Amino acid sequence: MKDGKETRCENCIVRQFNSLRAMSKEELKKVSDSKTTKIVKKGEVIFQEGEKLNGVYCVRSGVSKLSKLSANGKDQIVKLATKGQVLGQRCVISEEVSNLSARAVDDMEVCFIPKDDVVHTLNTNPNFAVEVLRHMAHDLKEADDVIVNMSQKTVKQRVAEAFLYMKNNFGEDSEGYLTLTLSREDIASVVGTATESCIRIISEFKKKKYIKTSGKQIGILDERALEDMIDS
Amino acid sequence: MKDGKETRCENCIVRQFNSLRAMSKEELKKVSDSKTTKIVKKGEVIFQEGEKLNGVYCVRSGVSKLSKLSANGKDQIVKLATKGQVLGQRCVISEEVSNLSARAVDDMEVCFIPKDDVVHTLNTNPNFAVEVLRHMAHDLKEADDVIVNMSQKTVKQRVAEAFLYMKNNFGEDSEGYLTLTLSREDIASVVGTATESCIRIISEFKKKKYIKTSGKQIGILDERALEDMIDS
DNA sequence: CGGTGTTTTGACGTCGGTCAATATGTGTGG
DNA sequence: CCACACATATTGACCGACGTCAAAACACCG
Repeated sequence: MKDGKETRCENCIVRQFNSLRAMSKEELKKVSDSKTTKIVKKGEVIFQEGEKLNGVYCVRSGVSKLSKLSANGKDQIVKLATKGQVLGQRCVISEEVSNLSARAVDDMEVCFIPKDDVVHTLNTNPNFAVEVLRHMAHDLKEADDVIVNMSQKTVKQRVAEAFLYMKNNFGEDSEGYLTLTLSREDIASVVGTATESCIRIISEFKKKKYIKTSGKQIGILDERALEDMIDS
Repeated sequence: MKDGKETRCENCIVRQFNSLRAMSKEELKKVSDSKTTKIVKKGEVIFQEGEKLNGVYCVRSGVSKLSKLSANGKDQIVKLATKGQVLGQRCVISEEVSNLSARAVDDMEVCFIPKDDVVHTLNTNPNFAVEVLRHMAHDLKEADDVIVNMSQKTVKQRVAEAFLYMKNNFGEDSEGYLTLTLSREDIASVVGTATESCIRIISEFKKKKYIKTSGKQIGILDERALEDMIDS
């Protein structure tokens, strides 16, 4: 499993998207030697809230939902991670247990990189540390935006936003349906609302021809209308 | 302004609380020489959303609210920063404009540290970079919690949480009133609700003897009742 | 085919936002 | 120290958004 061109981090395209690109050739080699590649099937758990992580997970393909269980028993999806994203960095850096669960939405391929490699590189290669810092600063900014959206926007606006987000970050197929297919429950969980409320809004959008549906699939018809709706 | 024991970073107690403690003696000296101390009066702005920052602000005393304007024109307070916290790190790291505004809730004393010093140290001292990273990881975790709270908890629960947060992070005076005094509008803005809704809940808590009030001042009487309320 | 899980729709009640009126401060200058 | 203007706090009334419960329509599978 450790040979073959495409399983070497040095040659992995995915690396271009994340902080690993700031690693030196030597560091990458070391990581590549100690990493393991894992297939995660749709619905399977990568790690759980409260778990201690011994490394980070670099997503090569597929999509993962990062969620947190709230006191009332509902899952809140905090982030969707895709190709190139690194999961579990926070826990490794702050040496705490994970505050989120990661679960596969699609079939996924992820690389597990042991903690020690990451920590060692952080401590010796400032470029890498700064690169990680930059990514985390970005995440934090996004989190602030989410906080404001959650507290100030209506469910309808948030659903509209979620659809646009899905289109912009995951694209659509040749027939105009979103590439990323989430269950209604998952959509509700991203938006932070009850599944039924979410479904009702979807029907409304459909009736108004803002979107089309086909089974679970959702396609955006009138992007403009959704955008207009978002800014109150 | 650059002399006197207490204005040298090397001797500043506040430093113990933040990432500056990972700086070397030499780095600190340099920072101390180029920093400027500023008095910010209650209500004044430290920096605005959309502004480009040429450095970071280290809080020596007083409290600042970090807020973001939402599309519907309301301010959402994302974080309250106090002694030892460093403001504006994100912008400096990611070289973007600020996504938040910082305004003084109290009279404040802050030190402005030019960007170059911070960036240079980040690039050369891995200890410092990792320390900053650790702080940011912590902030991100807190942000996740806030997201879940905002989407899953009722306004009443969030108000209760806000009071406990204020007690735990800012303390109370000899008469049992919270040290940090926020206007009802600010409290509403932390909680993410309308001022009137917030006030109504405060009256309810008062009637039930969970809290007492005296002008703007709020004192917690039955901490337990508030805690119980929070977990649904 | 029945069984199980997801999507959809209906009905209903409550939470919370908005508008408006009143009270209570709080500061200003006379 | 008072009078006035202006900000903040409080309360009431109203209504729409959203969560909840329940049932029906559909799907997917063995």
